[in-house]
Amino acid sequence: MQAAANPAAFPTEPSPAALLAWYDRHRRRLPWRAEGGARQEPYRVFLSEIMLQQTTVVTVAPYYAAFLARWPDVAALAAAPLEEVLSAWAGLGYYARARNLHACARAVVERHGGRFPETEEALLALPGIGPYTAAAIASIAFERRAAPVDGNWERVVARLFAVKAALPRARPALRALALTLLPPARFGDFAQAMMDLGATICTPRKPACALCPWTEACAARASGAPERYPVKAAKAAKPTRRGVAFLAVRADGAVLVRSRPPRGLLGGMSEVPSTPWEEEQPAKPVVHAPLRASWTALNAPVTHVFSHFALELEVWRAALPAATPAPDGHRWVVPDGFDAEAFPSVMRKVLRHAGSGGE
DNA sequence: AATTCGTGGCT
DNA sequence: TAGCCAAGAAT
Repeated sequence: MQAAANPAAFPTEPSPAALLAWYDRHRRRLPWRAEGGARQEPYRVFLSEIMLQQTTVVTVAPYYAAFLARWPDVAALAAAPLEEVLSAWAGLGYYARARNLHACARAVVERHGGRFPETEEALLALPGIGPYTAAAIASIAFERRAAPVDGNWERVVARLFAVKAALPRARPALRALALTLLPPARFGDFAQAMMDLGATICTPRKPACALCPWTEACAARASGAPERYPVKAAKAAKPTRRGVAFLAVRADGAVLVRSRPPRGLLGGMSEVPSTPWEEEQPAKPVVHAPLRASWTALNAPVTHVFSHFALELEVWRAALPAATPAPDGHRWVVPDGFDAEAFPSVMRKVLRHAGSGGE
């Protein structure tokens, strides 16, 4: 191997400096990043990191811009009603993030006088901020020594050291290895360099090893099959749940809507009333209807895939007189009001499906 | 420790 | 197409 013949030119250990040098040339310009090596405002790091949890850069970008324009600082977000935050978050998924984002903004105002704490420990105590996000804010916003180990870090580290233990059990070991990589300074840049490396070079499939600053130090690369890392445990199968949604449409076009319970699946979000969603369709769906009406089933069910189950939702529609009052816990919403509602994607499918006359 | 919790894009 | 994947946290 050339590495053995010339260890100075082909280091066998990953050097933090090499990655930082690569980052200085190739770092991505993203809406939530400061320019020219400046520190980013903690609120912007916080907002982006919460949104980016399990969510792609492309998906987050418009939501980040909208939130920042509407709530430019943590005090503004803390002062907003939760319903408005949920409505602005609608479509982004994992809605506990929006509830916790709001709770966290209020906690920062109430407990910390409107300024984010700077240590991982204090950040970790805030709602919605876990080990990753605490380390991300500490390193990127405050230049603290911290390792925000996300999926990118895990993949890079698993490949560098050819870790054969499977995720998620291997997570503590991967974190320990990650800590050995930290540079003596530039912690924020290093954190983002690891993410950029994972996102653009050390990708899940077809990694671009020829372009990697650590290619000579990578055990997975040496094995000839870097894409086999990280090893992952098999995932559980997704069951299908079924239900019936009741689309009551008033003569003026208003649709009958309610809010879901404040926690759990789609917690606090708006929905068309429906039966419970279970693996067995309820024998008599109509007993769950929000009001007496002549229900007509649309031809095809709405299908939607959640994180841990698939849903087949039949839509039953009924026309109601304009004067029909809303039952307790329900409200009528005209189409012009849909955008202000916190409809998750599955409910937008239901409304669109019916609106296009799918019977 | 294992589950719960969304969505859209890509292969 | 059916599965895989994306800057995880809470319980």
